Amino acid sequence: MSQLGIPKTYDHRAVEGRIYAEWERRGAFDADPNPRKEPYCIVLPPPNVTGALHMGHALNGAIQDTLTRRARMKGYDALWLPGVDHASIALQNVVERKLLREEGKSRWDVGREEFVERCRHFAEDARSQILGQLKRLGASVDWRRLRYTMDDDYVDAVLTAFIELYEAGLIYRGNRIVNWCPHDRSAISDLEVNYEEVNGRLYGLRYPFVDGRGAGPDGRAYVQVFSTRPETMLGDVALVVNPDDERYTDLVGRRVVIPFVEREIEIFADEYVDPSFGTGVLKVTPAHDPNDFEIGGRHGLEPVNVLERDGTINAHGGPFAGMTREEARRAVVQGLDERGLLGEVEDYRHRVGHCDRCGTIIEPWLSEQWWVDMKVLAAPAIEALNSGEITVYPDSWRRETIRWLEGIHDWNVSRQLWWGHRIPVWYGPDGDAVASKESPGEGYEQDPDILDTWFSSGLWPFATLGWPKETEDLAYFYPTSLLSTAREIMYLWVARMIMMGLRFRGEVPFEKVNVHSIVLAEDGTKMSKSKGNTIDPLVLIEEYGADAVRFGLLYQSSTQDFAYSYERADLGRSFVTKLWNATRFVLAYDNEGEEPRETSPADRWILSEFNRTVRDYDALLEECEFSEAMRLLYGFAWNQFADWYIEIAKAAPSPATPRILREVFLGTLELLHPVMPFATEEMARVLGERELLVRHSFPRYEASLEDEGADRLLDRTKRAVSAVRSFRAESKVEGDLEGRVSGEVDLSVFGALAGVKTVESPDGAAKATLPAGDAVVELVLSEELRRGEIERLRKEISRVEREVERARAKLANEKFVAKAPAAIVSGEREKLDVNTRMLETLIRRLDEYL
RNA sequence: GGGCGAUUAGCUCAGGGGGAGAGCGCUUCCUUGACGCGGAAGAGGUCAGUGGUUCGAAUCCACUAUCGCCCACCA
Repeated sequence: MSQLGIPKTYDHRAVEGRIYAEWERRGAFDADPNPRKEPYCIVLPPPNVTGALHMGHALNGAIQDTLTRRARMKGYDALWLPGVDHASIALQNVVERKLLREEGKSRWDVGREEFVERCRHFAEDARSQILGQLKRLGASVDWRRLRYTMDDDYVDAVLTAFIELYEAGLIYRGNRIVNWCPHDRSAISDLEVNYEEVNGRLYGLRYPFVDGRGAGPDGRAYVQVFSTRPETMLGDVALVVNPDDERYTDLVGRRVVIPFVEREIEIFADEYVDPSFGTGVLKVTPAHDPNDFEIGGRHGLEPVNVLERDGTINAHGGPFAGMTREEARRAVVQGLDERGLLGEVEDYRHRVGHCDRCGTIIEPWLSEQWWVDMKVLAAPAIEALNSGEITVYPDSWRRETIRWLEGIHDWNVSRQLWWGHRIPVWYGPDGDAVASKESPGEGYEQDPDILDTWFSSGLWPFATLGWPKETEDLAYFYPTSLLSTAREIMYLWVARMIMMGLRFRGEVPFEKVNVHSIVLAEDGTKMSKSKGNTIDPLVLIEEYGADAVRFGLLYQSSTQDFAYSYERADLGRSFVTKLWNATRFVLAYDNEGEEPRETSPADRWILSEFNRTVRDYDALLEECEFSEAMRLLYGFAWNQFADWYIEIAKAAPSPATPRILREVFLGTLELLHPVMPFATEEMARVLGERELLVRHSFPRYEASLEDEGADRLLDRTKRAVSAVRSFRAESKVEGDLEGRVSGEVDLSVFGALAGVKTVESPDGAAKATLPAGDAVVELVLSEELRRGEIERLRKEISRVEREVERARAKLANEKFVAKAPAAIVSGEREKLDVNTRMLETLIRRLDEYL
C-alpha cells in the first residue's frame, strides 16, 4: 500500500470476481421492455453445450460486450441475450465416445431412450462450464434470460416452424443422394463435409462384353473404366460414353457384365462424360454418386444400393456382402486381378469428403430424407441483403452471402441421430402422414429422425424472445440490432437466420452483421486441438486480466485473420497499469473547490482533444472498426492525456486544472469502460464515484468544446518543448536554459516542461536555433557548444532545404497547381512559406557563427 | 476449376490518392510531486515485382510471384 491508501499496482485477480458479482447483484445487465427507451439487442451466438471458451468466443465476446455496454451507457435499453445450443451431432459424438470408453457400449447397446437421457444429463453438466467462462470474460449478458435450444418453449418453436413450413409445402420428403456418415449412421449437410486431399488410387476396371464378340475398341473383349472406388461397381447400372466420342460410337447399345454379381448392363451415350478423362468411359452408380444419380435418372435406370447404413456391403454385393467398404475394395480389386479384369492401377491425388464431426469418410448414399425448399426462402433474404436492409461489416461478406444464396440447393434437414429435435411427422396405420406436435392418435408412429441442429439455430433471434408467442419482448427487441459472428458460419447459420426471420416474422432478424476475424495460432495456422497449438483464453485472463485480454483482442481485430500474439495482451496489461497509475495521480492531485475557475489554454486544449476523441471513437465503434477505435483511445489516453496533460498539471496548472484533470480522466474511463469494464469500474470506485461506472452515461461530443486556438497553441508549444528536449539529448546539455520562442506558445507550459527561462533578447556567446513547426526556439549557450551548434545548424539547413525544394518543385508544376484541390495547393504554399522563412533564419544564424 | 484476401520497420500488425504509422525488440540518457508493465531522445522501411491510370500511387487498375481462406457433383 502506498501513502495514497490504494494498492500500488492493479491486481485483476483481486478485483474482477468482486466487481462482476457487484454488477449482478445490482442487476446492471437486466433489460426489460421499456417504452421510454430505445431497444438495443444482441443475441449471443449460442456456444455448444459441450464447448469450452476458445479464442474465437473471447474475441466475439469482447466485441459484443463492448457494443452492448456502449449502447447501455448511451441510454438504450440494451439486452445481450445469452444461450446455449444442444449441438446435436457434436454432443452425440462426445457422449458416444464416452460411452464406448467407459462402458464399452455403443448407442444401440443402451437404446434410444436411455441414450437421449444420457445426452440430456451430459448437456446439463457441461453447460455451466462455458457460462462461467463468459462471466470471467466480463460478459454483460442478462442471465435471467438464459435460453437453451432444448428448453420446452424452444422445442415448441422448432416444432411450430417445421409444421408451418411443412404445411406450406416447403418441407418435403425425397429419395436422393445425401452425404452419409457410416460412423454416425446419419445424413449430414453439404456444409458439414470437409474435403481433404488424400493419396488414393485410380483403378482400371474391366467389364467383359455379354455377347462375347470380343470386339472392344481395340479388339479386346472388355471395356475399361477408371474408378477411385472399385467396390461401387457392384452397384453399377450402366456404362456411359460421350455421344461425340468417335472411339466409342459403336459401343453404344452393347451390353457388358459386372463381374461377381453377374449383372448385365447396357452402354449408353450421355453428354456428361468427359472423353479426356481416363478411358472416356464412365460407370454409372446412381445410389452412390450424385452425378450418376442424375445420369441414371435420364436413362430411366433403377439404382442399386449396395451399402448398409454402417457402410458395410449389403446383399446386393453378392460375395462381398457383410464386408466393410475397405475390405470390399481390396477384395474386389483382388478378385478382378484373379480374373484378369484389373487394368492399370495409378496413384491418384484427389479430394475426399470427411465428416466434420467424426472424421469418417463420407459416402454419397441414396436415402429417403426430409428437405427444405430453399429457393423460396432465399429470395426475400437476397432482397434484404441487396437493398441494404441488412448492413454487413465488411461489405464483401454481404456480396458473398448473396452469391451463396443465389446458388442455394435444397437443404436436407433430417438426421438419423438421436440427440435433437424429433421430426414432428406421424405415420398412420393407413400410411398417411400428419405433421403434429402430439401424436394424432392410436396407431400413429413418429418419424424416427431428428432435425439438423442448424434448423433450430436458425430460429435463434426470435425463438429466444418468445416466438411463437407474440410476447412483449418479441415486439420490443425484434429485429435485433446486431449479430456478430465468425465467417465460417455465415452460410451454415447467419444466412439461415435471415431466411427464417423473414419467413416467420416478416422482418430481418438483425440490422447489422459483424463478421469478425479468425484468431489463428501464433504460427499463423488455424488453432486446433489435434495440432496442440490452441491458446486457452482462461489462462490468458488469469495471467493478464480480462480487460487486458479484451483490449488486446480488439486492438488486433480487423477484417483480416490474425495470428494471436501475447504481445497484445501485454499491451493491454501495460495500458491498464498506466491508467491505474493515472488514477493514483488524479486521486492524489490537489482537488479543491467545485466552483468554476478560469481555464488555461492547456485545459481547453485537452478538453478539445478529448472531445474530438469522443466523436471519432464513437463513430469507429458504430462501424465495428474495433482495431482503429482501440488505437485512437490508447493514443489519446497515453500520448496526450498522460504524456502531456498530466505533466502540465504537475508543472504549470491553472486554477481550473484540478477539475479538468478529473473530468477528462473520468470521461476517458467512461469511453474505455465498454472495452475494459473491470479495471475502469475499479478505478472509478477508487476515485470515489458514487454511481457504478457501468451506469454512467457515455461521453457525448459537444461542438462547443472545440477550441482551434488552444489546439494550435498547444501544438506549437509541444513542438517547442520537444525541440528543446531533443537538443538537450543530442548536445548533452543539462540544467536550466535561457531563451526565447518566436511564434506564439503557452509560455508557462513551455518554460516548465522545457526547463527554459524566457528572456526578451537572448544574449550570450552562442545561441542554438531550433525549428519547431512554424516557430523558432532560440537558446543561450555556453561558448564550448558553439562548434557543435554549427554542425547542427548545417544539418538542419540541409533538411529544411530539402523541404523547400520539394514544395517548390510541386508548385512549379503547372498541372499540379491547376488540377490539385485548392486546399492541397494552398497547404503546399504555406509549407513553402514557413520553410523558406525558417531557412532564411537558419542561414542568418549560421552566418553569425562563421 | 472458380471466387476472395494478404504481401508495409528485425518481429506482430494498423493505415490507405497529396510529406511512411503503432506495439514489441534495439541504441543513449533519466529513481523530476502516478507509472521502470515507466519517462525523454533516437536508429531502423525504393510499403513483394512489373506495367498502367493520375498533376500526384504504398494507396486505384492489370499482370506476375509467394502465402492464405472460401466455394465447386469431374469419375
